[in-house]
Order: sequence, then structure tokens, then C-alpha cells
Amino acid sequence: MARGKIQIKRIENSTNRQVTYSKRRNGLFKKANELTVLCDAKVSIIMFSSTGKLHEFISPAATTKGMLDQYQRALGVDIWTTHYEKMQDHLKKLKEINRNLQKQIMQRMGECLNDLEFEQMRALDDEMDNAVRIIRERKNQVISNQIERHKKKVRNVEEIHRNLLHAFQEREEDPQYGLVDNGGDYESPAVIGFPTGGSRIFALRLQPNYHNLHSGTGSDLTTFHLLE
Amino acid sequence: MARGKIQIKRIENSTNRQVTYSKRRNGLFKKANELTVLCDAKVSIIMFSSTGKLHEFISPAATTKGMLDQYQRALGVDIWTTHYEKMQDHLKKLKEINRNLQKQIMQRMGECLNDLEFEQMRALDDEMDNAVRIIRERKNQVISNQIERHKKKVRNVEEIHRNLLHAFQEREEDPQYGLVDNGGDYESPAVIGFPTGGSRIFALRLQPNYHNLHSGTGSDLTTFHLLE
DNA sequence: AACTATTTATAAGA
DNA sequence: TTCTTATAAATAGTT
Repeated sequence: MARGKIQIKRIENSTNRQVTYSKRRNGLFKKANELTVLCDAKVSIIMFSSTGKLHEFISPAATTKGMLDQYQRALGVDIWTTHYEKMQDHLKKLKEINRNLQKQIMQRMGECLNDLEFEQMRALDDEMDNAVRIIRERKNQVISNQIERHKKKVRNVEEIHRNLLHAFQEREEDPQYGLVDNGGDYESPAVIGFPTGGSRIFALRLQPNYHNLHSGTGSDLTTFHLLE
Repeated sequence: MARGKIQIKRIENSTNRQVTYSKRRNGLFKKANELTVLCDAKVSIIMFSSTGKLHEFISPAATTKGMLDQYQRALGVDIWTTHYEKMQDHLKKLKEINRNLQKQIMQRMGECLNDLEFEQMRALDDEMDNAVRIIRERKNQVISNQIERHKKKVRNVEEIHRNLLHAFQEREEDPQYGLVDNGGDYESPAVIGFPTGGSRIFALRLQPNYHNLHSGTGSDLTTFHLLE
């Protein structure tokens, strides 16, 4: 186009090719910009040189992403856009649902009651009553279970103690074990009672494995504490 | 660029603008194609006219999707994936929150109580108690308001009745109207009571301004009626 | 990067 | 739209 016409075919000289690429790229972008301004259009140009280098032009008022979204929408090819929009819809709906749930909870906590009609409020009151009843029942059941469990434990412990006491007394009475070995691993007997004042348990630790014993007392105390 | 230089600014004449758009678009695409061939480059042009119409150019050896993929790869910060992944994260979190809210509501309705620790259940019980109290208070307040409104209505009705009765009796006692014209618009005197059968109301007008009297008996009766 | 002869693009008109 | 054409703009080859 100047100083001689050229054939439109690949420029074999690498340097020339690159120079031409640079010049014509500028020309192209300039034209694109003029088009944008003159015709109120949006243009996106993405190009890669033979060496893989990226250059892009985008109309000032547009974004590349926006252009590509619009491009796909226009073509109907929904590689990405529809998926994206569906996600946005979904997100919006979830947020709405969240808001409603939060509000419902608020109302169930006695707040935000202004938005309720009288009938709704009456229904809520009934529902809450019912729920409170169920929850209380359940709580009490859990308490009962706990008590039952602990009772069993206590019975176990008592039984063990009875057995031990029995064994101990047998030994006391047996002259063979009379005064031979009372020291060593074994401490002298002591009384550990329950503050409830119910059945007292004599914790006579005559065996090294007293692990069974120690879970009982403390947790029972805690449980009764919880009860009140 | 011909027959006169032009300013690079929006062409106001719509027809001109469209013609120029068409011409220059062709020019741009031609240049893009030449660039592709001469420099062994890949070019993607996407453009939208001011009316939203799509036109695109893509180098013969390339595909638009391929270009866009390469574009994202080249930029590293691929707009879509990160955005997309963020949305997915957000979605996941919202769903999780939703699940929790739903569960909370369930629990406040007395369901799904298995997942609660004893302490949590106790707290829930307390909270529910409190909420029920608030809701009931509120409900009762609304009821009170309603009653108040009804009372006022009843008072109004009573007042109107009294006035009518008064006017009627005045006419009865006035000799001027005595036997002259008892037919026509006026019925014979009668006692107008309330259907509750409680205290009957005798509208004895002793003073012209009887407004002070009317708030007592009648409206109370009505109120009690509404209350039960 | 600058220059410039020449080609190419295109604005206005038909 | 397309064609025409005078003229502006782009640019190939050179420096």
C-alpha cells in the first residue's frame, strides 16, 4: 500500500513480519476506536502474534467480559452465560429464602411481631405452645434417661463394693491371710459417701483397677446439679 | 477520509451512522484478515452495533472459543473461572446457612431434637418459654386494641340511639306536636335495649348536653360481651 | 522511529 | 444497498 503493492500472503522475513504486525495492529486498533466513536458501537479485538503474544482492544465503554457474555447470549451458545445466570438466580433465591427463615426465627423468638396479622400471631402462639410442650417433654425424657443410667451405674458400683466388702471380710476372718501383707499397693480403707445422703458407698479400694469407680460419683453430682 | 475530512465523533444522523458502520466494519475485517495472513497471527473481533447487532471476525485458522481460552490462559487471571468459583463457594455457604436455619426452626417446632446436647436443650426450653411469653403478651395486646376499637364503635352506636330516643321523646312531650301529627314519619315510643338483656338503658335526657353521661353502662356491657 | 511514495479506505454523492 | 470518485489515511519500503 505504499512504495509498491504487496501480495497478501505470509511475510517470510521474520523481522519484516513483526514490524508489519506492529504497524498494522496499531492501524487496526485505531480503526476500531474510530468505529467505536463514530458509530456508537462496541468492539472487542483479541489477537495473538505468531509468537503467541497477546494484544487486545476494547471499546472504552465496554469490558471484555461483558462483550463475551453478550456475544454468547447473542449466539445462544450457552457455554457459560446461561449457567452463570442460573447461578445468579439461584443465589438470589437462596438469599430470599434465608431472609425469610431468619425472620421466622426472629418471630419464634418473639421479635419482628409487627409484621404478623392477628390470625398468624394466634397460630404462632399455638404452635409455640405445642413446641414448648414437646421440647419440655423431650428434655424431661433426657433427664429421666440420664437418671436411669446413673442409677444403674450406682447399682453397679454398689454391687462391686458389696462383693469387695464381702471378699474383704472373708479374708479378715480367714486366719491364713491374717496379718501377712497389708501394706504395699493398698491404702487403708476410707469412706466416700454421697452428699445426697442416700445409700452410702464404701469405697474400699482393694484392687489396683479402681477405674470403674471414679466415673460414678462425680458425674452423678453434676447431673443432679443440672437437674436443678 | 475522502471527499472531506471528518471529525472522529459520534455521527448524529442515524442513517449515516449505520452506513459508516457497515463500511468501516468491512474495512476493519479486511484489515484483520490481511494481518492474519501477512503476519501469521490470529485475530478475533467481536462487535456490536449501537442497535445491539452482533458481527464477528475470526481468523480462518482459529476458533472463537479457542481464542477465548487462549486469552484467559494468557491473562492468567481468568475472569470467568475465578468469578464462577467464587459464586459456587457463595452458593455452598448460603445452602449451609439455609440448612442450619431450617434445622433451628425445626428445633423450635419441637423436631430434630436428637441433635441437641442437654445443655442446648435446656437453653432452648428457656428461650422458648421467654418467646411464648412475649408472643402471648403481644397477642393479648392486639386483642386489647381490638376490644378498645369495638368499645368505641359501640359507644358511637349508643350515642346515636340516645339522640334518636331523645328527639322522639321531646316530640312526644311537646304539646305543640301532641295530637296534631302523630302519624307520618314517627313511630310510637318504645324501649330500645341491648340484646344482652343486662342493664337496660333508659335514655332520660335531663340536660341538653348529655355527652358526659354516655360512656358508662352500655359500653361496658358490650365490652364484656366481646371479651367472652 | 521517521519519512514518503503509493496504495487503500472511505465520505459524500448518485 | 451499491457504485463512484475525490480525497484522507494507511502503510511498505527506505533511511
